[in-house]
Amino acid sequence: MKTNIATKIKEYKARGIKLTHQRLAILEYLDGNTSHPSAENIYKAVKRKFPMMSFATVYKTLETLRQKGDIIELTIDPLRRRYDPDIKPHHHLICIKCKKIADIEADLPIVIPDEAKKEGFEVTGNQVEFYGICSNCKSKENHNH
Amino acid sequence: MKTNIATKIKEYKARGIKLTHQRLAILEYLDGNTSHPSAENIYKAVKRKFPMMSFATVYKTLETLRQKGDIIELTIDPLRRRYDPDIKPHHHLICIKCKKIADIEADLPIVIPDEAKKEGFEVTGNQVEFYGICSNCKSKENHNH
DNA sequence: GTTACTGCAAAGCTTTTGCATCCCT
DNA sequence: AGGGATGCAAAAGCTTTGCAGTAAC
Repeated sequence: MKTNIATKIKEYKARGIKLTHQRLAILEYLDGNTSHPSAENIYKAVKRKFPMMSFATVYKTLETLRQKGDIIELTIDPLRRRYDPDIKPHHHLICIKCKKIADIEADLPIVIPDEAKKEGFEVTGNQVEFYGICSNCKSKENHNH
Repeated sequence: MKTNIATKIKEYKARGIKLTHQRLAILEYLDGNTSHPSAENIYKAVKRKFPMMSFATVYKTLETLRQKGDIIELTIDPLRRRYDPDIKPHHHLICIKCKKIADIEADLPIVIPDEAKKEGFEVTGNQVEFYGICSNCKSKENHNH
């Protein structure tokens, strides 16, 4: 869901964070984005609007946004880090064929296992990854048979 | 749980996989290992026994083992890949303070969300990450108050 | 005018690769 | 003996960092 960028700008100013064109372009690209982009995806997309944009700025901005709690870093891709502007706890469907990652917004009833309690581990959150085959890859499979 | 290395050797030979000293050392180190070691962890540990061991061999062996289905690659650490000889589906407790990762062997009752069915996504597996604070870090916290 | 951000290039890590040599089978 | 594995070093990705110049406030 897209949020109002103007609102975001006010919030940032109130927090003493400078809003440069580059940052606004990154914020705009990420706003409501459910594609779990990597730093490179973001860099390429934003460079179209701001050809002077550098990779370092992308990384530094992502780190700033992460520290502010505006985005989360996903560790679901073994090759690179991906970013998600959806900071609400949510789960993922990962296609083992095409590697596409989709969100699951549903609030799943996750049971905290006895092992955690036994070990004195205080669970504060959870994240489920569902592996499988997306409808797209499934129909491709059928074509080959 | 440790498996019989001798049995593994027979299996490997039967599959036409050469068993070098290096591979045996890696297999031995991984057998029953629940520390989710990175390639570097493995390299350092095995180098103690085989000082001639190279990093490339570690990576190549890990890739071979992964292809054979003897280990799984974990994507739960944003900084590096980690490996797990426990190929049974299982879940993880991740301490957000010390980053330690513990296994949960329990079979959790995971509900396949309606969103997956709606999208025609065929779920074949799942993996839950529980985030929180381990007992060790919790007691340290209390000391500081 | 300050302060913080940008862009560049260099460096730092992790992982992969090419190739000559070695050693399991 | 043959073929795959090893070790080295170089390269390839991804990410971070230092610093001078620049833009936001």
